[in-house]
Amino acid sequence: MTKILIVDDHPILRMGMRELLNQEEGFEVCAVAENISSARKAIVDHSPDLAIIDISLGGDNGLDLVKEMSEKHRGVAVLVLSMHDESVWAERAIRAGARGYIMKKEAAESIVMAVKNIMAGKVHVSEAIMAQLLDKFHLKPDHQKVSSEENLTDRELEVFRLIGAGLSTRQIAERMNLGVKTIGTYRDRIKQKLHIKSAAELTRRAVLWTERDSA
Amino acid sequence: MTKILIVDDHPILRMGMRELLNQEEGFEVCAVAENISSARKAIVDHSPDLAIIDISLGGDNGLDLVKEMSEKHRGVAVLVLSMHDESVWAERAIRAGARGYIMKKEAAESIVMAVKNIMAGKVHVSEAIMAQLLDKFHLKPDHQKVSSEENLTDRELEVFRLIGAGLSTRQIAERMNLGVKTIGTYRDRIKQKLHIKSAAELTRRAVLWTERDSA
DNA sequence: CCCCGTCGTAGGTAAAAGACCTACAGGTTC
DNA sequence: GAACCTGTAGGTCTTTTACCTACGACGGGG
Repeated sequence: MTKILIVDDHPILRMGMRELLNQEEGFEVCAVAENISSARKAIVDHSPDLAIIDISLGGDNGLDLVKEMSEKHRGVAVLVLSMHDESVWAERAIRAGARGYIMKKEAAESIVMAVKNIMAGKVHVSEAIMAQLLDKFHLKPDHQKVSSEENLTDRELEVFRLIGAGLSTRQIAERMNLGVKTIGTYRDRIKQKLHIKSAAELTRRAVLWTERDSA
Repeated sequence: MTKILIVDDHPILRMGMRELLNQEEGFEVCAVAENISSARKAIVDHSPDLAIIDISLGGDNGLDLVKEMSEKHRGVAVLVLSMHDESVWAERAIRAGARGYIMKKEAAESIVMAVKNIMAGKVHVSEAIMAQLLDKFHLKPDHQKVSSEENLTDRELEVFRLIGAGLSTRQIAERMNLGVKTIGTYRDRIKQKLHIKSAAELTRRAVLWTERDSA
């Protein structure tokens, strides 16, 4: 019997998860918590095998809980459940020690699947995120160049940052004393490296990155 | 027996709601839908007494559904369920014809309470929002003209959100079934209202806003 | 040394997008 | 009923993109 702890600040969602998992053969939701402190208590009281944690707990930061778990409670596997798009959070979750990441909007079966995978010792993340992670760790052969901000060249990074600050191509060109066309080239190269297809998304990524970087 | 339709794109949440409401005496969840079109179908097939609608359905815009309901299906009361903070959305929801607004993070009892209130003919919104609405009706101090996202119109806000999600003008037009030019107009108006001068900054503001709002 | 790859820089061209205006039908407001 | 506000869109003219090509400098590997 796999004992599961659910940590989420949305009552309805907790209910849905409990329902979903209890129906499943071999799973038992042994406790639910709506914040970090009651989660801590639940862990010592019930010693679950798996904790499903929402990383955007109102107030507290779920990532901290994830980190704490993988440091202090090695035996409890963590599956992160989030309403946010994986592109932004999944990697951070895994780095914090989670064994899986799923989005709340995924189908019920995917969630059950994720739990099963994790209990079977696997790491459960989407293909895309897995690729991203492997890239970062350079475990991936020379298949494709890494898709991360870190291997932009100096100039590219500088342009990327200015885009993130909300400057237009022209303003960047002025700021850097370069031709507008040159900035265009950098933008193209950045998009290639980060696998971005449109200007709108480029700006989005840049804004997100600068924010996160400075936060 | 009060027949209830649930419209939400999160499977787990649907499950939780169903569970919660079915347990309640006198309520019956007669159908669930995950998007606008299946919601439409469910309405004619089951003629529910109440529809609980998530206004941020991935893809479609829930507010449109709310409007449609209060125009075409007067008999179906609408309770809006949202994961976003009420300050921005509640007023719009009520204006669009909803009879109540609750946030997903509210306690199970509050939700049941909201449903009961609405079925008893009342309008269910928080004190704060009620006060806000009354203010708008009575005293209208027009020096409250802050440069804030809150006074964008429904459509403008929708475009703003999609910009924040990294979509291009063209993609937004497709998504909303409108001409590219129309989206252009909305962008212009948003920029005016928020005192933004360039496209780059518009995207930046939008990305930041969507991030903050969903956190 | 020579070759090759990466960087920084930029030009060309065609297709989008942006900036700024005008318009107009329906509501709502004074 | 005149004045607004909203949603929708068309017209121009200017910038930006998207996608390619180019080319000198520099750094290693053979």
